[in-house]
Amino acid sequence: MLAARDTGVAGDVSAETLIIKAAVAVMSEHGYHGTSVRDIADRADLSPASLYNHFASKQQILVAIMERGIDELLRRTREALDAVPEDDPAGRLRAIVEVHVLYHLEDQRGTQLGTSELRALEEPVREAHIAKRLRHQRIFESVVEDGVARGVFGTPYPADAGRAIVTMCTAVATWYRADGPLTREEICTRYQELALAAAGA
Amino acid sequence: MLAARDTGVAGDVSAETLIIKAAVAVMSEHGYHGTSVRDIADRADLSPASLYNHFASKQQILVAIMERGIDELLRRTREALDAVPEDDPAGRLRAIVEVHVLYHLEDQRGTQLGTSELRALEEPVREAHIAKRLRHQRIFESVVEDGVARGVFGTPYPADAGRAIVTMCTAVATWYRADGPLTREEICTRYQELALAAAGA
Amino acid sequence: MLAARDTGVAGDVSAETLIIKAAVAVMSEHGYHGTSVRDIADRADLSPASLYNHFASKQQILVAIMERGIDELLRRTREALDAVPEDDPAGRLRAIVEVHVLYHLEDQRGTQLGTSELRALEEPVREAHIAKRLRHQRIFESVVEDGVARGVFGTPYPADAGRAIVTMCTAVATWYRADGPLTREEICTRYQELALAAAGA
Amino acid sequence: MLAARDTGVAGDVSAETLIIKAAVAVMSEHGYHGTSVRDIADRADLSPASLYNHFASKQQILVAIMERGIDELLRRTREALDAVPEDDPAGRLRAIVEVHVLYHLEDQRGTQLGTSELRALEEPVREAHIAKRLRHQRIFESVVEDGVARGVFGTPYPADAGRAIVTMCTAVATWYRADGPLTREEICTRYQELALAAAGA
DNA sequence: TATGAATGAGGCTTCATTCAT
DNA sequence: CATGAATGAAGCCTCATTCAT
Repeated sequence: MLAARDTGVAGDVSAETLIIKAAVAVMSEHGYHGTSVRDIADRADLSPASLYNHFASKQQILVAIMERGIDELLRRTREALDAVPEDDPAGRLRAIVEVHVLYHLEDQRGTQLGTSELRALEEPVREAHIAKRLRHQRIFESVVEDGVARGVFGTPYPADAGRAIVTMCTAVATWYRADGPLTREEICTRYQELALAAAGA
Repeated sequence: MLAARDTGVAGDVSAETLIIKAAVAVMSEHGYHGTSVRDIADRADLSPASLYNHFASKQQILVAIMERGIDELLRRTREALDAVPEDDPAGRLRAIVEVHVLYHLEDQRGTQLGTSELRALEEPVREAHIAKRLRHQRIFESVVEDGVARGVFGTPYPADAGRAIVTMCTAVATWYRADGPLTREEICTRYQELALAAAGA
Repeated sequence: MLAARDTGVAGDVSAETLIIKAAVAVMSEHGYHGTSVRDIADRADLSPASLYNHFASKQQILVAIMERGIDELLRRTREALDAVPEDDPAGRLRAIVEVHVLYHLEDQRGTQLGTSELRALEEPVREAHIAKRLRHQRIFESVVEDGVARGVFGTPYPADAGRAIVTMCTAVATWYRADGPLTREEICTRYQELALAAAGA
Repeated sequence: MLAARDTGVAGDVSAETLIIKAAVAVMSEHGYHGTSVRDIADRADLSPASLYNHFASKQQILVAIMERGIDELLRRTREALDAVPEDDPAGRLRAIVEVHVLYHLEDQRGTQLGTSELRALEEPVREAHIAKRLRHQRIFESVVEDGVARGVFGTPYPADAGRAIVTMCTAVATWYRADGPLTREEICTRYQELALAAAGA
C-alpha cells in the first residue's frame, strides 16, 4: 500500500485522492447538492458503498476538498510573500496575485468549488473555514494598506481595493478555457497590472 | 417596495411575486438543488401543492427569478447608458457601474442567485440566458474599449478590464451588510473609482 | 373527512389507525428492527412514501403504538380499581388481573410489542414510557401490599409477588391461541386464582 | 474447535467465546436485528471481516448463543431433578426453580436473548430450538402434575401453574440488578416460595 | 488468523409532482 | 385557488458478506 500516503505530489493514486478528483469533477459542474454520491462513485469507478470505506459521508468529501484548497492557497500565498522584501509593496502585490491567479487556473474546478460551496459546508467546519478565507483576504488587504502607508499605492480605500483584487483574480477560474487566446502567464501578467491599477500604483 | 415589479404596478402582491420572493430567500441561502419545493412553500406560507397553481415546476420558478433579474439589469444598464453622452466614456462607465452596484445591493439575494445558479438552469433556457449575460458583459467591455479608443482610458486590455469590473461589482452582493460601515452610495462611489482605475482612466 | 379523528372506538378507519394496525401486525412478528418501513406500508396497502404523510418516522409509529398501549392499560386498570371497595383486596387483585389478562388477550400483538420493544424506543420518550410501565407495576405491588396490611394476603414478599403476578399475566399474550382449549374467560379465572395463590390469599 | 465449548470455566479465552460474549452483550441490548456485525466486531475488538473466520454468519452466532443457552439450561435442570427423590415433589420443584433462577441471574443477558430472539432464528434451527424450549417447560409442568397426583400440590390447573412458574422465574433476568437489595440466593428462595404457592403446596 | 477494501441489496427518508376534493 | 394524501424515483447511508493480501 505504498501510495496510501497522500502527499499532494503528482502521481499520487490513493483511493482518497481519486475520489476527491472525481468529486471535484462532478461537483464543480452541478454543485454539492446537485451531485449525488452515485455521481461521484461512478466517476471514480467505484460503487457508492465503497466510497464509505474512505470517507464517512458526502459532506466529509466536500470538507476535504475545501480544506485542502484553502490550506494550499494560504500556504502558497504566504510562501510567495516571504520571498519578496517588505519594502517592495508592488512586488509583494504582484507575487500574491501571481499565486492566486495561477492556482485558480491550475485547479479551476477545485477552486470554483471552494468559492461557491461555502454554504454547503456544515457547522462547525463552516465557521472555521470562513475564518481561513477571511485570513487569506486580509493578506491582500494588508499588502495594499502597507503599500499605501509606504506611499507606493494611492487608493483611498485599501480594504475595498484588496477585496476587489481578490474577487477579480478568483473569477479567472470561472471563465478561463485552456484553448482560449491567452496563456496562463499572459493572464497572470494582465491581472497583476489590473491589481496594481486598482491599488492606485 | 417599488421593486416588486411583477406587473410594473407598485404594491403588487400577486401570489407569483410572493412565491418568487420566498424562493429567492431560501434558494439564495441553500442554492437551487439545496432547496426543496417544500422549503419555498413553507416560506411563502403555502402548501407545496399550491405552488403548482402558480408555477409549473420548481425549475420554472428559477427561470422566472433568473430571467427577471437579468432582464431588469439589462434594462437599467441600457437606460443608464442612454442618459450619458457618447463622448463621455468616464461618465458612461460611472453610470453603468452605478446601476450594477446599486442593483446588486438592492436585490442582494436575487442577484446572488442569478450569478450562482446558471448551472441549475435547464436547456434550452440556459443557453439563451447565458447569451443575455454575455450581452450584458459586452456592454462593459465596449464602454471600456470605447474609452480607450477615445484616449480617455489607458488600459492595454480593455476586455479583461471590462470583465474584471463586472466581476468585482457583482461581488458586492456577496459581502454587503446593511449594518456595515458604508452606505450604498459610498460603496457605489468607491467602485466607480475602482472601475476607472482598472480602466486606466 | 369524517373518520379522521382517532377516537379509539371500533370502526375507526383513519389512515393513522390503519397504519398502526399494520405496524402492530408486522412488528409483533419480526420486531421493530426486523421490520422495514416497506413491510408496514405493504401491509397497510400504501407506498412507503405515503406513510410519511401520517407519521414523521418509523420511530414515531412505534411511539404511537407503545404509548397508546400503556395509556389504555393504565386507564383500564385504574378504572377497574375504582369499581371495587378498598376493603376488598382480593376483589381488587381479581379486578386488575382481569383487566390485565383480558387486555393482553384482546390485543395480543400490540401488548407483545409493548413488552418487547422498550429497547427500540429512543430517548427521551423511552424514559417517560418506562416510568409509565413502572407506575403500572406499582399498582399491582400496592394492591398486594395493601392486602397483606389488611391481613388478607399472607405473602412475606408483596413486591416480588406483585411483580411475579404482572409477569405471568403479561405472558398470556405470548402463548394464547384463539383455537386453544380455553376461552378467554377461563384463562382469566385461572390467572385470578394463580395471582391470589401467589399473594398468599 | 477444541476450545470452543464455553464451559464456564475461568480461563477459556477462545476467539469463539470472546465473540459470543461480545454478541451477547450488544444483542441483549439492541436485539438481533438491531445489532450489526460491526457492533459485535467492535465489541470483540476485531474487524468485521475477522468474525467470519470464526462464524459463517451473523445468524450462526445467534444459533450458537441460543443453543448453548437452552442446552445448558436443560442439562442443569435434568441434573437437578436427578438429585431429588421422585417422591418429593416440593423438593423437585424447589430444585428446578433454583436452577432456573440462578441460571437466569448468572447469565442475565444471554438468557434474555434466549427468551426474546426466538423469532430471529431461521428455520430449520428455529423449529428444533422451540421444541427444546417446550421440552424444558414440560419438565416444570410434569413436576407440578406429579405433585398434584401425589396429593402434595393442590392447584386445579397444573399446566397453567407450570407455565406461570417458568414465566415468572425467567423474568428475573429482566429486572435483577447486582446492586439491588437482594442477593441471588434470597431471590432464589423467594421464587421457590412463589412457585410452591402457585402450585398450591 | 487478520483485515482493508469492495459491493449488491436494502435500510429510512425526502423529493417533485399529481390529483381528488 | 388551496391542500391533504398519494407515489415513483431518488437521496444518503448501512448492511452482511466476500476476497485479496
